[in-house]
Amino acid sequence: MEKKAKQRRKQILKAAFQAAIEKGYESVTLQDIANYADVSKGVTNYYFKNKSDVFTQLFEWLTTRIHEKEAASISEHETAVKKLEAYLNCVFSSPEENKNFYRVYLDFLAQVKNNDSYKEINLKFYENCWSIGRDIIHQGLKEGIFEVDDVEQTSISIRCMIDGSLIQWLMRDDDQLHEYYRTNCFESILKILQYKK
Amino acid sequence: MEKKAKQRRKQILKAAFQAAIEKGYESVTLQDIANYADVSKGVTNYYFKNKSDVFTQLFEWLTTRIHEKEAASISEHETAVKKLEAYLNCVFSSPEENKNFYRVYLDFLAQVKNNDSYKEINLKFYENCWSIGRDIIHQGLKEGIFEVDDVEQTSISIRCMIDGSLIQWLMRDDDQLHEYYRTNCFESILKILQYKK
DNA sequence: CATTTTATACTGACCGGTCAATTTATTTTG
DNA sequence: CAAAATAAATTGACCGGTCAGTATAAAATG
Repeated sequence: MEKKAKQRRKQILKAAFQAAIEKGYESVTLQDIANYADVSKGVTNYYFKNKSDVFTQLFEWLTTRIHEKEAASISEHETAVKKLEAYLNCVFSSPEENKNFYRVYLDFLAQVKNNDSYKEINLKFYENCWSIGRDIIHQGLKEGIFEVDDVEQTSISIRCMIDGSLIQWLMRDDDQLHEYYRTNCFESILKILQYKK
Repeated sequence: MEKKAKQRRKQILKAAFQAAIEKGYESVTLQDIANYADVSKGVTNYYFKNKSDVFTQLFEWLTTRIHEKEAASISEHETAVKKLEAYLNCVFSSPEENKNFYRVYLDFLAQVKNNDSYKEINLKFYENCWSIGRDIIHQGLKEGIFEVDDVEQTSISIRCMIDGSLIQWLMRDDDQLHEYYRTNCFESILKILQYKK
């Protein structure tokens, strides 16, 4: 009963995500969500307060899932450079998966200014990102391979570099450049960390 | 005659910009544009093919204007570091002006995936940005203060850093952080350029 | 059979674009 | 140069269509 409801909710969230990928956030209708979820139109309003409630929960779900994935991947490695590499391999997963997540994420970002819930969710996501950055920096400092004045500031810079790279790659919309932007991002971050072998 | 038409078009573009600042790209209606321009609803369709034509021209106008401003500001300085500083002072002008332009710009970016004209306009904008980066790098190399392997790649990284910083600042929506993100961006770029006094 | 869940039909609000009518500007003409 | 004719610009009512949300009916569940 309760379990089935949870399942339905996830099914609808996934449908909303798929619809957003293919139609773009703003033009997704309740009918689209129903179609992608293979249910009738009324169902969405039965399980969610309204459309914006669906998207708020979708945004939260997506950012949480991404962070968990990244954190898990990083914890599998020991050295700072390996961790950073794992981080970027998550962020730049595959061109397809990447495009899907990041296009929708960008749609959400564009809405942050009109929606305080989105703002809050994104801030939480940022904090998670910065935390990953900090961990990598601390590890590198312990290894004596990074030279960093201000850990907080540098972890912010890392995320700036990542977001900027992803957006630029996305806007150029060329799968071939995916690898290029990943390594470029990697090398630039190493310079920001003043990495020396 | 022809001049008056041009004036009207600009008036409508400005109104559309103002409407987008305050209401967000997607929710701007023809009526909004008319209200902000202080004309009646039919006027926009008289001077533009349709609504999307208005926004395409607005996007082009905004990005061109920004680049001209930046290029002009940079050419006023001689040394690489001064040029970079001038560049970032343009990019991070004032919190208010910044927010207005960049919020609307972000709206456009989110639409790029659905609109090839936007994609093309943004690519042109990127090329202008990279060109500014290249100029600064070449100047710094001539001065012997930067250490850069690949000029192209580095100019791309500079723009990544700038876009990432602006977006993160925008999302945190705290005017006090404006200065912080500017200097952080500046220092990170200097590290990417491996600047040494 | 009562409660929960799903399907369908409906409503009212809103929006982009059109267009006939009107106003304003420009040109022609006697 | 003034009146008439023409062209350009502006207005706002209106139409077709879409969509979120609701109401109601039907079906499934237990």
